[in-house]
Amino acid sequence: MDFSQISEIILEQGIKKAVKKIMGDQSCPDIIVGAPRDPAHGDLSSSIALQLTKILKKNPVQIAETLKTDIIELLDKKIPGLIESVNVVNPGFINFILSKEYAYEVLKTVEKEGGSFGSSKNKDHHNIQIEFVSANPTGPLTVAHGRQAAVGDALANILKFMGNNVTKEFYINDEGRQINVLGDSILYHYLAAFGKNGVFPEDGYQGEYIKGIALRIKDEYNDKFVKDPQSSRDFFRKYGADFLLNIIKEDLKQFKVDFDSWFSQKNITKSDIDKVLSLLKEKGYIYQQDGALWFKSTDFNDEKDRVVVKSDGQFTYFAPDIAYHKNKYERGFDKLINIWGPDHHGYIPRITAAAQALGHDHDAIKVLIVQLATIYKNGQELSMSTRKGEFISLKEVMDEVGEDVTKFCFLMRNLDTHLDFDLDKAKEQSADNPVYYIQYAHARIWSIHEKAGAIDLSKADLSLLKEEEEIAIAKTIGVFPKTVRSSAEKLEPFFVISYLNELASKFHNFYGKYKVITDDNELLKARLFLIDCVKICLANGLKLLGVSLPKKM
RNA sequence: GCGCCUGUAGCUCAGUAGGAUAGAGCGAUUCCCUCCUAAGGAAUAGGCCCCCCGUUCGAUUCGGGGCAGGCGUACCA
Repeated sequence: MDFSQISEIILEQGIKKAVKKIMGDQSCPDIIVGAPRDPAHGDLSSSIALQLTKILKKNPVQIAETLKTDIIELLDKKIPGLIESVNVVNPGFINFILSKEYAYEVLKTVEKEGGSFGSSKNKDHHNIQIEFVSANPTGPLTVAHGRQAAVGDALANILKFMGNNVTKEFYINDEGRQINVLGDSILYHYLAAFGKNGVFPEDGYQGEYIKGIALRIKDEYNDKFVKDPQSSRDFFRKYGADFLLNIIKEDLKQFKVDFDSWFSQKNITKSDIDKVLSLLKEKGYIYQQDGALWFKSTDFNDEKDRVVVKSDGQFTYFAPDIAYHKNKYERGFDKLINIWGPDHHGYIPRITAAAQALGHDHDAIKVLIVQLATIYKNGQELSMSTRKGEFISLKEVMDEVGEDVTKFCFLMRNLDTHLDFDLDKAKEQSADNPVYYIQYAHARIWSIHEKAGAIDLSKADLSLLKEEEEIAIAKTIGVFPKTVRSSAEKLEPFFVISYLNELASKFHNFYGKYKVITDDNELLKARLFLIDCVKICLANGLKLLGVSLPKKM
């Protein structure tokens, strides 16, 4: 049960009735009850009286006082005991303090629901496909992919927790120009290993790993391809792409991000593309100009129309992508989420337009842009280019600071802020890393549990929890379901992190001030019950983020 | 030129339904282990919320115009 939501709804309804009593049939603004920024102002607060001053032409404090009387009366009838007090404060806020009984109810719920606490049995759940990383198999995963992987995985967890069906998909771009360049780059190094001068492709891949792949081929096949390198190009392409895709899979495995589906570009055939183009043509969204075929994306707010078939008869990259997205909808997904890097943001109106042209709702596709992470090493910003082979791989970061820290660092900022990732700091001062703060709270709770031994908590008397800090912790736990819900709505995993930090902070504060293990056996039980709830909440939250939770540190 | 993102403490960032004295971590300065893990707690210092105009009873938040940084702007993928 989601107490935070219930209390708000009840308050909003209560206020609405009270407002109606004053206003009669006049239209009134939406009533919003939310947690005030400063917790000293109460658990929930409404500024409705301030909003009504202009309409009623009355002093806001006066209005608030009138409302207060009516609200108290209504609440007492509906949910006796939930609200401890209602206060009117200058310049006219109405503040509510939830009762201790409310806090105890929260704790009982957490203990009962355990691992599912905070989840939702949403009735109008969706069939969601979330596509992310989808890196070309032309090199190991970079830090940019890493952030996308962490975000996509966490979002998938959160959306599942909210009752949706979620499928995680990796789209494999294993054909096309990039792969040709990759194959030729490897071929060049292969020939060089035999002292032959090949042609290094323009824009070829320069990373050391390319040479490594060439040497592997040399070891496995010796000089088999030296005589006729031209007819071996396909082999080098396929070998390189397969090899690198495997590396990508291993990187993701180490990062503990798994996919439900690996979808190869090859599954989209030429006839699929032809079909979708003729479908769009029937609908009037395709026209010919300058020898090329154009998609009228301007009909759907794109800034210009886009070419789908070039004048030389070749498809642009966009054409198979339309077919791919049609394929996604055909597989029964009613909501698509794509996670891309900022270099693709110009592509959003185009793909959204295509989805709409195919008859889908504007909201049935959502593209999230995850901003880059700038890596600092030795105090210097590192430039990122897969082509030049100058990049920090995800694996490098994981090996240096660990998977959990890496994931956490990627998630701890808003998606749309550029993230600074200081390798030296994460490495050398790993103890100062924020993820440890939360993990440490969890470890401390385990430690107390161990020391206390096995105690039956089923008859714990929660009313012994009287300290301000204890009630504050319980109330904070009560906000968890709401936090996850808004995290899912806004598609921002960061909300969960920020919440967990707050809860951990409240726990550490309590830990420093009070002892759980005391001679008072009844109090011990009550406090064990409380910290058990903290533990459940931390565990549920970190699980959503895909970060592990140690019992000992 | 146009589009997207960003601009809040020395640094990295919260503040995503317009509200009350603008917050956290790191860094700095103090305290706190006879005590369930000090990877912690308590406290102090540190701010023209980039600038200007507008909407509003009220703007860090919304709108317009600037300035600065990053990215994008192909019949590339």
